[in-house]
Amino acid sequence: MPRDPHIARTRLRDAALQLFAEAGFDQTTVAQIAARAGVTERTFFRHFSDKREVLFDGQDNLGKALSAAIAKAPPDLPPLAVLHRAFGALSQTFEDNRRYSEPRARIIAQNPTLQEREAAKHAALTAGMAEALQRRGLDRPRADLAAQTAMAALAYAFALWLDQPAPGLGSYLDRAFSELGKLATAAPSATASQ
Amino acid sequence: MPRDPHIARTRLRDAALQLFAEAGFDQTTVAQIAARAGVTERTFFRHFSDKREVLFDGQDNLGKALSAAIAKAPPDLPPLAVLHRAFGALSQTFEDNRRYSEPRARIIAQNPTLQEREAAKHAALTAGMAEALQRRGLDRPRADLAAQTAMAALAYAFALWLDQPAPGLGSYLDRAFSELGKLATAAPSATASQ
DNA sequence: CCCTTTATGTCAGTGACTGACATTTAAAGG
DNA sequence: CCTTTAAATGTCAGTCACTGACATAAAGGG
Repeated sequence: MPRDPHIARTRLRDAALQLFAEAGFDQTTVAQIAARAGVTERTFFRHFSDKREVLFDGQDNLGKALSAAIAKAPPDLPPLAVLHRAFGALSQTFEDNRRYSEPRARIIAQNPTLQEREAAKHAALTAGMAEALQRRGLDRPRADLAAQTAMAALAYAFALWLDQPAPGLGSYLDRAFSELGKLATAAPSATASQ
Repeated sequence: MPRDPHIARTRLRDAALQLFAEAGFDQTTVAQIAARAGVTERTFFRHFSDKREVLFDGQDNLGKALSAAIAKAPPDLPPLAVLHRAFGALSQTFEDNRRYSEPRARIIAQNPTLQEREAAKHAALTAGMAEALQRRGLDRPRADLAAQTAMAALAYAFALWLDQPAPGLGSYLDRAFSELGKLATAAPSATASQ
């Protein structure tokens, strides 16, 4: 058997984070990342499909965990409540990874193409959640709407938590979903057209 | 004064759409687009910041129109109703551009990097809407939530309308916002955490 | 010790994108 | 009608992300 790929992958991730933080994303070249990690440029692209992807490693696992949590929820729970609980179940994981989330967020905030990738990741996560909801029997349009709405609440809570970790991500989630309910019930019957 | 830049820009847009439809996005080179448009590769990049951007020309105008429509809405209207009306006000513009929206959607659906760009554009549009809502006096978190929720409804309506134009985009919008209200009111008080 | 599997190295090549500088267009001023 | 001028385009060299093909090296099993 060959050497452990996990080693190179981790070294590449760390090297990239360092260099991005030091010099910025655009000013850092893949060759530099590979050099600091002690591997070749080609190896970088074997582990990450492109230069940006190194900042989003592990997002797939998150999606799978969310789908699992959604599947495990009580069958009669309404969609938004299901997603609220699924997020809550993963909040500890988020708390544990805060050390990486913070510098990562700073780097992403400074580069449009990275924000683009993040938007895409969010969309993929949302699609996965919608699928999981459909497996519970919800029809597709409602599943999509619920997933996107819940994702908005998560992003809201996450931003507040990044800025101020004090009450914990769970509390912020509770608050976000509560706001959501108020917003929607305050909206009048939709009859405006034009 | 120099020659009209609008000519080259339009020719580039058309050439790109044709080539993308014929051979696919990845298989089409910027040099080919420029050649068919009768200009140089360099000129392409003077009009569009990158290869993908040529498919999203005019999105800025859309954002500005939305912001204007939001500003003009009655002051006491609840946030989601404001956005619903703003979408309705632009539905005719969407109807007029259906000829381009359809092939464009087919091309985007076949390429992940284009879907990424579209997700980013949606995010930018959403941010603009949130800003416009804040100018009406709404606080930022609520504005963000409302904008993202409304955007979900728009995407939902737009997809249905692309698939089947019959009742008109306005009708689909009414339906989407109506579904939204049901979803949220069906969600129980948010007390689940873990 | 050989053999197999898999990760990595090497290398050549394509194509997106940029900066610097030259050239052209079309309108305005004399 | 000619000159001037600003904006648009052309030319060219160069960097860098990313890929395919093939060679090499590191375990681990027999």
